[in-house]
Amino acid sequence: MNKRMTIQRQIVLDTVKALDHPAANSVYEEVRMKYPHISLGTVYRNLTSLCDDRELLRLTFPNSPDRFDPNLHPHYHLLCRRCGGVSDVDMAYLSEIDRAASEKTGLSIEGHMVCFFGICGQCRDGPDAAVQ
Amino acid sequence: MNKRMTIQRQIVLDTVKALDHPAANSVYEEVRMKYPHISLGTVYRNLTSLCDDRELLRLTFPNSPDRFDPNLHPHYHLLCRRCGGVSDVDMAYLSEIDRAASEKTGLSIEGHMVCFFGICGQCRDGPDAAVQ
DNA sequence: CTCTTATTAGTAATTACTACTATTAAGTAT
DNA sequence: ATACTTAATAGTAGTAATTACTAATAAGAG
Repeated sequence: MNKRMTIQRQIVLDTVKALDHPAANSVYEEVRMKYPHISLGTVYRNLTSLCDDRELLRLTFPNSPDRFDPNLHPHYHLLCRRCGGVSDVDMAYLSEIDRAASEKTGLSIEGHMVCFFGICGQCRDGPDAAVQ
Repeated sequence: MNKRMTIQRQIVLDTVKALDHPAANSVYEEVRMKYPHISLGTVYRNLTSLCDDRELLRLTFPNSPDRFDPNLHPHYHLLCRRCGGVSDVDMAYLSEIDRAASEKTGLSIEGHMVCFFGICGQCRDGPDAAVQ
């Protein structure tokens, strides 16, 4: 039951690191540039495996396929309503709210995620910035 | 382009209110009890339309179909890792973090969502509560 | 009561992802 | 090095959630 370091697994990991919060399909497209006969299933399987092994984080957003993030440090994201892209939000992690919510509600809360909605820097400063 | 109040739309709305954060499929199953020949597409279309008209909120969670919530008051949710269900988390809304994150990052942040992970009350207190 | 067209039921298609299976190759043991 | 075990792959098929299409229906205005 030992895990094997395959070329495919390494390329998938490197590609997630090279891209910016890519979805599985973007990883697949990019990987195929260097390794054309890779299978889409192999990309999905390795992404899931890398998440299981805590080498990647899986990010879920409304109306969007899952994204993958090599930054394991707890942090939050912005989903851009114009381009649909994901950016890091560099603010302090709200490490106290799990305990606060647990105590307030009596529920067993183990973690949380925050997703911000708005316009990303690229869209705000880009060529069509005036188009709101 | 006026909107029409159809029986289907009314039943879909009533059913979301009667259930607890249902997914589209649960709404469909429940609606069919009273209105057997309704189409799944009609349920999906009305759910989306009701969200567009601010009569419902659409909730997105990792590894889970979208849920619908008639409670329009801003609030947070817990996704139970045991049963997969969604519960309300009755804690204060963090209305200040949008502005805080905007100022810190310079991004245009318009809103946010928080999803807590853990074990819901029913699972913790239920018959299999001891199973971790 | 008629007319316009939004909405529906039913079906087909799409998107994102998972499962299956024969073949390949990673890593261990000879 | 070479053989061996089996995890992982490529390729394909299948599934879940959701959207799109179209002829028929019915909501609501006139």
